[in-house]
Amino acid sequence: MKNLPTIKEIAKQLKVSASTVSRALHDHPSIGLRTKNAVKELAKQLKYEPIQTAIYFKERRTYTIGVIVPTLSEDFFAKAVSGIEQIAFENKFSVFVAQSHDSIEREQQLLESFTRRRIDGLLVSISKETKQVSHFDVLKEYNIPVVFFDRVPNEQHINKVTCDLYHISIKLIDVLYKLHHRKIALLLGPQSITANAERMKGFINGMAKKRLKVNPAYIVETDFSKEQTWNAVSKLLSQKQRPTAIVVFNDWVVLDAIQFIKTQTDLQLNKDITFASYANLPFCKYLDNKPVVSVEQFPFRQGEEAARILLDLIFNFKEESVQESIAGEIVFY
Amino acid sequence: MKNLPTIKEIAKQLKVSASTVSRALHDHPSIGLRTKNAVKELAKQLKYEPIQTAIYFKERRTYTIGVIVPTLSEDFFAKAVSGIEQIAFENKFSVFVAQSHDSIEREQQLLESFTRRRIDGLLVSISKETKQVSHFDVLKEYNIPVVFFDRVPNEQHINKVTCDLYHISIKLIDVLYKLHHRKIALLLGPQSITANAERMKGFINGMAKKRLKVNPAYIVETDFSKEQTWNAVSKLLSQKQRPTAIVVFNDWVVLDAIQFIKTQTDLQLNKDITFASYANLPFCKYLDNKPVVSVEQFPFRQGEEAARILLDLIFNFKEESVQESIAGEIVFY
DNA sequence: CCTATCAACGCAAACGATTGCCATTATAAT
DNA sequence: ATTATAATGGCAATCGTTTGCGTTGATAGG
Repeated sequence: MKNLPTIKEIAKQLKVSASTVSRALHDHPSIGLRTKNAVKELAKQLKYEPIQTAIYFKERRTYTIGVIVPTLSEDFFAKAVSGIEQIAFENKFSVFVAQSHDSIEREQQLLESFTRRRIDGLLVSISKETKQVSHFDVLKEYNIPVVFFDRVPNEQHINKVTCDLYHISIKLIDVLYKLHHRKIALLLGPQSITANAERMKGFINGMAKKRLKVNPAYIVETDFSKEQTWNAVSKLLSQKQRPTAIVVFNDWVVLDAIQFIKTQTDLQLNKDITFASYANLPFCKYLDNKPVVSVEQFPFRQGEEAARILLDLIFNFKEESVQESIAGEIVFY
Repeated sequence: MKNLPTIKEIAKQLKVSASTVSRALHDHPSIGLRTKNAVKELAKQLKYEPIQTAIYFKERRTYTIGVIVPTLSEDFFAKAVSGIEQIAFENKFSVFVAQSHDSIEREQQLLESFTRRRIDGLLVSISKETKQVSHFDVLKEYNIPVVFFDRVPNEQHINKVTCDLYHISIKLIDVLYKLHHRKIALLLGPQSITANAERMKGFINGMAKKRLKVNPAYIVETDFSKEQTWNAVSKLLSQKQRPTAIVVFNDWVVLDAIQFIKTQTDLQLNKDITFASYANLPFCKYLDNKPVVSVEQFPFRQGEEAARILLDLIFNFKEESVQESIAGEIVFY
């Protein structure tokens, strides 16, 4: 097997020293033109590329960031990673991606792996299982900054980017109110998700602002399974005072909810019962009985923003934590 | 700023040599128990993690693979990367992801970046612009194996994993035939995509096997824009002999096609005109007027398989090229 | 008391690239 | 011819880790 292209290899073939080769490639003034050209030509011929890992020792930077998301199969996270990669690329950084699959154990293993690779910074959407974030402390020993996004832990002194679900939820109620809805119900996801509380707080406050009473029986939950969603919707519709609108955790849940209405009831969608939801998945506009409104959370933009903040932390080491939120947007279908 | 945890740091604090620390951490027999315990304890306390980049010099492996896809925003590629990451994780490899955004120039930049990082192997779905793959030759100089998947170049001596669209397309015609369709049209994507030809060959052969004539005017194209898709469908429907079924490039195109039928014509979906397509996107089952059948291409499985092949190439360097194809599957809605 | 044996650990080189400092030329000025 | 000076490029150290080999000190056998 032939020798790999290295500075030493070039040096050997040209019978000069490695330092000369290095300087020639960097256009250092103390290298003669003939030598410089010879080096550059051979470098091109051998397709020489400097090895980043050796450069790390000098610069103390790997120009690498890590990303941990629960899964890449979910459109939201894939788009967020897409935004992250875009910003990273523009800044000549490479991106390690990994999936926690909502397992805290795997999250820990990934943290160890990334630490060994001395990433310059980390972006995380935490797993459902993750209630506390002490396992992220390893990173502090290595001065590796972390920015949480979307699924963020409920702590104070951390960097995070989220969608401001609280205010947009209030606005969502406002929109439904203007569409003459008064009896509004809420279909939440599992309690462990922080964003759940945001939605609920916004819902309650939004209702209060319109002087609408919040019926506790109007707030139900699902673990995202079709069964629980169907149950939850069924429970809502069996109230004496049937709600006219239901705010649903996200578009996937709303799909099951709509299917329930269509197959299990005689209710007319968008007449007897109206859905609003979060996510704005790209196919929604193709649905026949779509939710009236949805909250766009801009995953791509969230990814971009989180990456920008991280790069800022990497280059200008600060102590204070950055907590930014992207404004959501109401989308009418 | 405090010192980073390194072997040297541990050695200094314990007043032993770096080699002793290294051996202690690796349970080398020639290290005394007291020393060993002291080292291990301090290592834990400092949260020491060996740095991969230094280990590279010894092992000549980065335990890293690179992935280049056109975009992560597309469900198919996101799922493929998900499968890749899964296999990589199981084998203690990390994954660099990057998007070419269908630009050959960016593809080249990414190749250079990955080469500098000395990835152990590369997985690629090439950009639409990529007609020839000579820019991948850099990798050969560094003995970095490449496996192409899904969007593969049209060459012989390369490793690739694709979905066998040829045979499944024949089967698709068979299915439509059994549903009593005789006048079947084909709506393709842009010619530059290799998978396009596969679909067409399968279509033509499938029709031949049923002794159906292939009307050249029945084969149209779109660049995936809504306008071109609408035009193409419109053109098909304006034939004297209107087709009763249209095989469409993928589910996204079919969405626009269906919308065209619903908004621009009086035709009854799945009665006057029936769609078949490729992809099996997860939301299709929620559509009211869905295509009857779709070809599932198993992106996750393709990613897994490509990653497995790549790891095999990394560990058992072979010269012959591996060309595998995953069987597609017809999904009835 | 001398030497063989062995446990326990240090030294130094290597991996690839960079860089301050020094050494060797060649050229020009005197 | 001699010296000054610029042009050119080599030496060695550094980064963190591993590993062959050598060294130290102690214990035991003779």
